[in-house]
Amino acid sequence: MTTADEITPSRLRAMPSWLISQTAIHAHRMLTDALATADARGYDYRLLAALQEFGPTSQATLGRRTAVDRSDVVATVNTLAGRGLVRRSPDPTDRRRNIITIAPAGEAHLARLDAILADVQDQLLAPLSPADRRLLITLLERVLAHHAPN
Amino acid sequence: MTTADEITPSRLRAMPSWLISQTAIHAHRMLTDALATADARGYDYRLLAALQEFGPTSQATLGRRTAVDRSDVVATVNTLAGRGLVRRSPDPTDRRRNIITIAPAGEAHLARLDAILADVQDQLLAPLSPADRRLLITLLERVLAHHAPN
DNA sequence: CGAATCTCAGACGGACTGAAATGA
DNA sequence: CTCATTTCAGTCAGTCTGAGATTC
Repeated sequence: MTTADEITPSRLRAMPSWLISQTAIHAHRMLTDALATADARGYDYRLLAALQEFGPTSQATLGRRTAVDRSDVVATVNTLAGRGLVRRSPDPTDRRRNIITIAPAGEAHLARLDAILADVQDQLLAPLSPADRRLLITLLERVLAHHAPN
Repeated sequence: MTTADEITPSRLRAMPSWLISQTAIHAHRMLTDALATADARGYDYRLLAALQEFGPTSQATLGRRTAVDRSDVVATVNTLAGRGLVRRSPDPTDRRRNIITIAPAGEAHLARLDAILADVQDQLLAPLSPADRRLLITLLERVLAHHAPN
């Protein structure tokens, strides 16, 4: 009250994991809100992007590529298929699998989401120059490569 | 299977919000696991750090400073007080408030958590040189300052 | 046989809201 | 009266585990 309540402890401020987590919270909020304006969720975008880039894929592979849990892939594909954005068909060569294919309406939807998300990235990195943005991306890629063998 | 399942779509790979979120997930896991070895949670550390840096504080202020929800502050202070790490006492000048004070045992606990978390930061940023670590921190601070008026 | 896939049901912690009680 | 604080109750979305049925 007399002193400012909102000062973050210096121990936290100085901690890289704190900075990363707080930034991720803001990014997630911006991304979720922006996607909501197009009736989409984060999972929708991830699955559609993977399907367009790699072509028809089984649900299990889809989940591995996008870091979406197998249960959530099921639920997301259900809603996407219900809206005509993807098709689900049995794999003739392996009857355990469903092959998911992106539909034309899904590609159009994905294009709209791409534009929305490009905007979010721009807002998120607004205070950084183009060179600093590249720098941040490179540093994060190096950290991530060390922890996630991709 | 013939092709690698774990390739992340390039659209995601190139997205700063994706890099930040994935890095935050790894950091959160490392931090949670490391704190668990000392019977602690993330909230415990945040509250103890704020109490030691700023001295005795009301619960509401504590929550504002550490970005912990008021409800979660109540629950966390309950467990910390139960373990003798903090004391809860009424504020004589404002009887709505509880003043939370860190106890000697709490300071000792905090010191142990500090060592654990320093280790986590080091593992997290392992692939970066000291100069690159400073760079990453500065860039994140600038992004964060723009979105969180602190 | 062991291993992978799809699916459902539910657990689980984190973030949050509403409302009541108290008192400035 | 309005506002802040503490507390409890409960919601809510996101993440993940277990188990079962099926197929390789």
